[in-house]
Amino acid sequence: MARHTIKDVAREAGVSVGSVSRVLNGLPVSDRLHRKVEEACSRLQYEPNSLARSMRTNSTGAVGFFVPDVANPLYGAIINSLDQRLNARGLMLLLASGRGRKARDVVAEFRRRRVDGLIFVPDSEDDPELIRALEEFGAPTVIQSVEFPNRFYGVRVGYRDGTRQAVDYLLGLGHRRIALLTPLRHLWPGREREAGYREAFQHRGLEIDDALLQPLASGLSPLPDLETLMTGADRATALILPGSRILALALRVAREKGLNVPRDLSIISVGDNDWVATYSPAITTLRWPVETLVDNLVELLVGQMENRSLRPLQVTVPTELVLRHSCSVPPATVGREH
Amino acid sequence: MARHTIKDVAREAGVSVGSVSRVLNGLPVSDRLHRKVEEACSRLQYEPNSLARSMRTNSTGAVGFFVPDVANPLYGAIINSLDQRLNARGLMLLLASGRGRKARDVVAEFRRRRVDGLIFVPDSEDDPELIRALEEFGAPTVIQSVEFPNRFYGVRVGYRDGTRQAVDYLLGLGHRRIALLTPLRHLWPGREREAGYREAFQHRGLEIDDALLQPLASGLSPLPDLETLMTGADRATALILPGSRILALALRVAREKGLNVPRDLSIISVGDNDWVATYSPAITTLRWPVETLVDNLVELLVGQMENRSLRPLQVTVPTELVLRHSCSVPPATVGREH
DNA sequence: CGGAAAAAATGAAACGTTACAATTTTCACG
DNA sequence: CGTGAAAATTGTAACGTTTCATTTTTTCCG
Repeated sequence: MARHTIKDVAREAGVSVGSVSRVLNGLPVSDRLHRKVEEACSRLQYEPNSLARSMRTNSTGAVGFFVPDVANPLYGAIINSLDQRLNARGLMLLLASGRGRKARDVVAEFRRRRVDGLIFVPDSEDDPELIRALEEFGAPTVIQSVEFPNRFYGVRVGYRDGTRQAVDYLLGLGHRRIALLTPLRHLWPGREREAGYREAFQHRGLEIDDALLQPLASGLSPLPDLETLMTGADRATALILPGSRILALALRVAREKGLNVPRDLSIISVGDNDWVATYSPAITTLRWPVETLVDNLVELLVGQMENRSLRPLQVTVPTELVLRHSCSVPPATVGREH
Repeated sequence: MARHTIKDVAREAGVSVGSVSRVLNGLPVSDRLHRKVEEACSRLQYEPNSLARSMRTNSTGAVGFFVPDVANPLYGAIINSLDQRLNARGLMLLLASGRGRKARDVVAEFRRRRVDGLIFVPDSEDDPELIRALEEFGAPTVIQSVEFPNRFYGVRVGYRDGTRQAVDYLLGLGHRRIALLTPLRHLWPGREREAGYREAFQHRGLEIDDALLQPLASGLSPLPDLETLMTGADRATALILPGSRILALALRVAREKGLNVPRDLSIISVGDNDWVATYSPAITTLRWPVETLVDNLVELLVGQMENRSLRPLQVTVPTELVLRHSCSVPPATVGREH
């Protein structure tokens, strides 16, 4: 029951503490020493104390990962993949989540705990305190998805191209009144999506109705927005939705209002999963490139940790449009006038 | 940029190291000392090193949490709630996930990192190595959901009563051919569900067709099972499904086979979320009591940590049947003969 | 077999804290 | 103003490792 230390092992094996340490760390020693130490260790059920080790070596073998919301299945997939990849390199993932000031607190906590690296998915890009905290973090850091000051290493999702592609697909079907819902339009993803939207229209020389670039009402209750968008006089014939949760909401509203998807309303959502594939009709989605994303996050992080010289500071990974059955040509009565 | 230590602070403030420590830990000191130290700290931007502190005090302020799969939205909700509650007590959540041998590795890793407590959701109850590892863990431990040797503290979900309630509801609607799908029937949840099923039938003096207590084929590919169950000669008129993923699959199969839910097939799923509420028809589910569950987990854990004398070693929290629109009376042609 | 070189093992000084016995300062009171 | 007790502060020994300069042992060769 007692917890043994390296000293106990040394005594048990009849060798010096330093020698035990060498064996434990795989440094070259004689076979005899090696054997003696191994035996003593297993006899005492010795478990090295990583705290002491970390303190001495200044490295914890831990990487902090912060996401705004663990329950978001999109992050779930990323967490899994990241965890596996870091384990393969002998690193442990320390996960934390939250919004607002929790983000800052987490950075401080990770710092105190001396993680060797940090991967950060911010929920806001205009929190100067957060930016400062990250700047002074002092260990390799990778930011995902938000436009931070460009001295940070970062991986971004190709929202702009993805959205352009999605919009272009809808335009090709004949839609003109395409609503782009995106929460928190001041954040980078929102701005990028909007830019992609505009590019698609401009490329075809079409005019844009800014009313269709609805920001979601601060993320709290998008319901009123949705109803207006779907049933108002100037209604949209197609919706691009930023995630599963709002998609669920939109589908519910559509059902309540008697709108058939895709006949009366075409829908594209962001983030692919079992549900959207199963729903009737199966939902056309913009898929996040989870594996590529994680590859790049890890690459950029361990690159810094081994201070290799990394080529680009920022990487953008492309999304993929998964065509299913939630889009069709627009209903004849609406949206042809533009 | 340099990282300062408590010594630097002491020098800067012109006091002793011990005094700085006292201030940092909120022990009683004179106002003058307090002020001097505070100032020195902020001047140097001092951050205490939790590693050193943990090593000295033998406590890390971290609690390990292991789940088989982070991407499972059910666990997402639990993680969020647990994280908040632990933070409120000044503890940090260390999350890890995986299946099979990863579970054992994680226990060892948490042990080396000297977490102050462990909450564990096992993916298997018959792995003797895992049980041994948990027994020898050496810090307060709470097991969720699996029947482990009864010397562990544990919180269990009331699968038996919940399933009985669900089955009884279906029996009340007139169903007799009710299929209970549950992965890994040898695990506690599976056994408990089955027991609840049997209780409901027996209570009404009805006979049970064991073929309807299908275990899912080792979780890998439940498709064949589902198709037989839904379209075979002896088909089931109602399905109880263990989670969203299989629910999605079942709904897809139903659609492909032209079965209307709930007219041709009634469905109850386990685990409530936005999607099942949004699906058309909205799915009747057995809701996990996430908040109560987490309350109990935390209570049992900190109870041990503060070695209070805890009344019960095991707690069972009840599920709740959320009635929606995926169940109706069975089709007239089937299942009346029993 | 002797001795130098190479190899192996040792021992003690860190790492940044806390805790506690020892010391100094403060204060009230005769 | 001196005294003693109480209060405040100090200095140092841990905590369990790693690291590295020394010391000891082994090996090789003339």
